[in-house]
Amino acid sequence: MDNIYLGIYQDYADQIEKGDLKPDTKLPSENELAQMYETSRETVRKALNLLAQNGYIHKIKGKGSFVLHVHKFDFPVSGLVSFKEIATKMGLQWKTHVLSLEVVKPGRYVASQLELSPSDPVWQVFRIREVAGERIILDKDYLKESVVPPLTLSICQDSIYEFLEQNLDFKISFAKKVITMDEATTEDHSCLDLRGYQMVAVVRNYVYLEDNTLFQYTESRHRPDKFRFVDFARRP
Amino acid sequence: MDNIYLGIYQDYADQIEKGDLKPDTKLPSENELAQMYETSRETVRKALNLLAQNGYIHKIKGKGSFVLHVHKFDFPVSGLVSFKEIATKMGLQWKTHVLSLEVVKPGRYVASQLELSPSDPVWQVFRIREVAGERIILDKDYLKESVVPPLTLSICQDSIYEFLEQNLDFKISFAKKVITMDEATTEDHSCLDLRGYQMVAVVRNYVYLEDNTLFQYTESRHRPDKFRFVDFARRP
DNA sequence: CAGTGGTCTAGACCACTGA
DNA sequence: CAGTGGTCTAGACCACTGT
Repeated sequence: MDNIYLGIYQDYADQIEKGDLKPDTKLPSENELAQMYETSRETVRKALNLLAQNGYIHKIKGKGSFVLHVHKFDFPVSGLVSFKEIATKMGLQWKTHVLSLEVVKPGRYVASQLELSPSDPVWQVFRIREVAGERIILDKDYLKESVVPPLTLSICQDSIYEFLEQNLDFKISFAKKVITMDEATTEDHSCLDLRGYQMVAVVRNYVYLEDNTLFQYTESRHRPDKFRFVDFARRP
Repeated sequence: MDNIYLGIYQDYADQIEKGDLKPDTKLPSENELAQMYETSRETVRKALNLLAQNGYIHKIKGKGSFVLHVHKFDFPVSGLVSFKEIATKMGLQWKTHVLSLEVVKPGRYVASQLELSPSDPVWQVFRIREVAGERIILDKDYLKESVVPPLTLSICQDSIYEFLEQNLDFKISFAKKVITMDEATTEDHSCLDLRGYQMVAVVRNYVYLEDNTLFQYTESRHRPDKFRFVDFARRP
């Protein structure tokens, strides 16, 4: 393992996700962990603080660190995760239909969202996510053409994120999500099985690379009864 | 200031929120900050990492730390904030109507949400939030009676959080939010100015104290066109 | 009281950036 | 090359919990 503290973090995150460590279990103390991993206490603390931030454990001064019962089956959860990650983790039957995949000049709205001039081309990918036989989500992705290598149908059918991060070495550093409830468009009605719903849950996702450049804007349009978003927050 | 690193964090968070530090401004290097604050570099790093986590700055190895243009006027934002905090920060005209304030035995649903037996009493507070003359949000709070001191109307009219945290010394450590879109109930229709909308955005909020006990469950029901939730996420 | 986590220090080496 | 942030160490003192 490269990073010691990331190694410790992964060890415990995995054990908690798998259920090997039950909620309310007390973790070894920081000094014990430092000895176990033959490292310093500050390094152990980095790992434990990461676990605490992500909702795996809770630390109490004078007592110790304890496994939380909060994190369990709560996906999709706040953060940077692709549809494939979520669907797979939840064990869903899913399918992706690529509606279109092309390089276009962005409309005024998309250009402004990506902070581009309307003459800069973007990759435009429209996809429908089908879960249990129903078309639930309409994903409209826009990626800066100047940054992204040529995309293919098979990439989009799988996961664009996975392709960019693993095959190429894209370093995605952070993202901003804005969640609203919008009236369904005619496009929504024709692309999704809306079952009479007149509204959709919209997640607008702005993704940034490590050098602080915005490179992707995504609009995810969900059928309302299938939408669910979980946020875990800690006091500063 | 008690904590050095929290002091540094506040200094820069304030400057960025006020706009004294413009986006893309380069912060002093960690070594410079350590000298400026007469502390060690690790302490400075704690402050900068907090700023980065909360979306104020972005750090690039070999280059430095830079102010982000992401955080600005994006409330309500992910995290632990009360309605009063949000409304005040956004400069809104707001009013709170307390519909009811009583100690009751919880129904089966609320009892299960609070992990209580149905015989344990809870404080039940129903409030309507009015913004710009329209009733936009219906807040249904349930607090464990065994934990919370007597509540009064004037407390509920202001902010329960503020009262618990400042006047008493309640230490709120973390919270889990679940956001969904639900069909509007007859209660929603009678309490809110729904303008014909048939759905509401529902935020279910589970609040925990420092000893890891759940003490509050809140259901916030928003008129869809006035609902907006922002999430900022960083890669692990 | 001994044990816990929270903060802090003064060093060290590394990988990365820009000139 | 010097400067940056990322990781790590081996100590230290504190505030808090339980016994």
